[in-house]
Amino acid sequence: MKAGKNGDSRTILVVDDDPDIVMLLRYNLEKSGYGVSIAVNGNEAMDEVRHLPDLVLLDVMLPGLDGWEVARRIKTDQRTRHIPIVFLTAKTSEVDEITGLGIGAVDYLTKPIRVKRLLARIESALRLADANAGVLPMPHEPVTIGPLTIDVRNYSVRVDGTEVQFAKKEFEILACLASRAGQIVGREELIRSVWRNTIDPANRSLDVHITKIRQKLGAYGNAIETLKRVGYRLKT
Amino acid sequence: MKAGKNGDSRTILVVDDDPDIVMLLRYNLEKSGYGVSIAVNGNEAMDEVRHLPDLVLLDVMLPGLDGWEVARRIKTDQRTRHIPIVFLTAKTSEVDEITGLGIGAVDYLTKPIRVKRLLARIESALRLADANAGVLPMPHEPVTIGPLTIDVRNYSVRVDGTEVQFAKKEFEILACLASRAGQIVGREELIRSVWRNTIDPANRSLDVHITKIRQKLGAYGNAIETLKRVGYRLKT
DNA sequence: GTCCATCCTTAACATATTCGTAACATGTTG
DNA sequence: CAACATGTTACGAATATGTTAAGGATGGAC
Repeated sequence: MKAGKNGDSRTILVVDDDPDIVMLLRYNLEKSGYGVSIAVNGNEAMDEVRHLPDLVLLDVMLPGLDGWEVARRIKTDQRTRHIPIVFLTAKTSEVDEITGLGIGAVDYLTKPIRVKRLLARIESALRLADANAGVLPMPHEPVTIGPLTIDVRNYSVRVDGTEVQFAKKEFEILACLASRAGQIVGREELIRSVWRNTIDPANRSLDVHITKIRQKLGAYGNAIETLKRVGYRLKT
Repeated sequence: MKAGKNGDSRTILVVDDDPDIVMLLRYNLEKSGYGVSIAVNGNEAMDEVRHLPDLVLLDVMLPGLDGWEVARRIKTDQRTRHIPIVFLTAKTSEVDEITGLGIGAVDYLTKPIRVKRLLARIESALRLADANAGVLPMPHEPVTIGPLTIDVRNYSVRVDGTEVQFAKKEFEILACLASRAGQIVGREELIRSVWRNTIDPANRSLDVHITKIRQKLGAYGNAIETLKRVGYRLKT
């Protein structure tokens, strides 16, 4: 059951078997600019999850697979484990301070649904997910730029199809440049991303690594442009 | 009151003041291969929790500290908050309170106890906790990678069709690598997955095991690549 | 219980690679 | 050209991993 509208907005998968709640959520989420897809039971949810929504809003009580099981499966699958899950639970008399519980990207909300609160939580969860993703520009898919293929998942670089060995730092620098291919990556920014603030920006180590990377790229070494006093750019 | 047996299986802390229920749970859990420790009231439970069980099965009605308070304390303590809690309750009226209590690591079951359901929930809760902790899932199905076949169900490894004996840790390491064949598995991640955070990341035991595994793989020992400062990768 | 085999960890040493620094070279900007 | 930023090369300390041996722990057999 699809209901996305999308442009480049975020898609939220709503999993609930109560039609009233589904309509309520859909209406409000779409009004807020999210794409929405719907599943009314656990199995449908698993189908929809394959389309990689940006977030899952998940009722605990479900016919068939229950919410726990759906969550478990999402978190166990390499391809979907990064997707933040916000649980919806039945009405409760008391919720204190379980906020410490939110392991990873999991949050929860209690019914009845307060729309404003819901939207705030969703936004917060998405931001957190973004921030986690930004720790290292980690496109889960391999990135191909001309003759270059960079796969963060296995730390591999291929030039014209042949794998070239990159040391860790070299690889991370190249991955940072690749994550913004065609754009300038500031020197400071690069250093911050790779060394995590543990090194002073005047350090020459970056230059040395850049040289090594260019060597390893062989004929394509000049794909990394220097912009003096600014940074580097990986040509597309 | 201790009742654990083998050192490697998961340990479950059972907290209930009814001897019949305790015996029933202990029998069935041990039969399923879990280690079991017992507490008959809230204070004993807090003592036992210090030994870091993998899961707590917690009756709501307890003499002394009640189940809510025990759960609250477990979830408030940095060292124990990751431990999943499964509540046992007789009254359905309490169910609402439980669901509001905390998500991610908490589940509940109503009495009378259905053993099969109980075991399923426990397994589900443990897996979810693992996923949240970043532990790699072991493949249920036999996995074949080139000349290698790895079957988790009977802990068997076959190389070119002939079975090779692997010790438990060796096997688990190989299985983790196989679960992400072709991809890099971070050293830390590997250690987390196999030792479940009971070992410090600087430990050299992993290296020793890797050597042994390579030996046992014979001609295919080099299928396990080392990426210095990153991790290992099983070539496909 | 004792004995024995196996598994796991630790220790110690060997080897390999990475990464940062220094030093000098080159190029660019004003 | 002066000042500065970056390119390049070489070297070595720090670090990571490979490898082997030894001892502790565990569990089974008797």
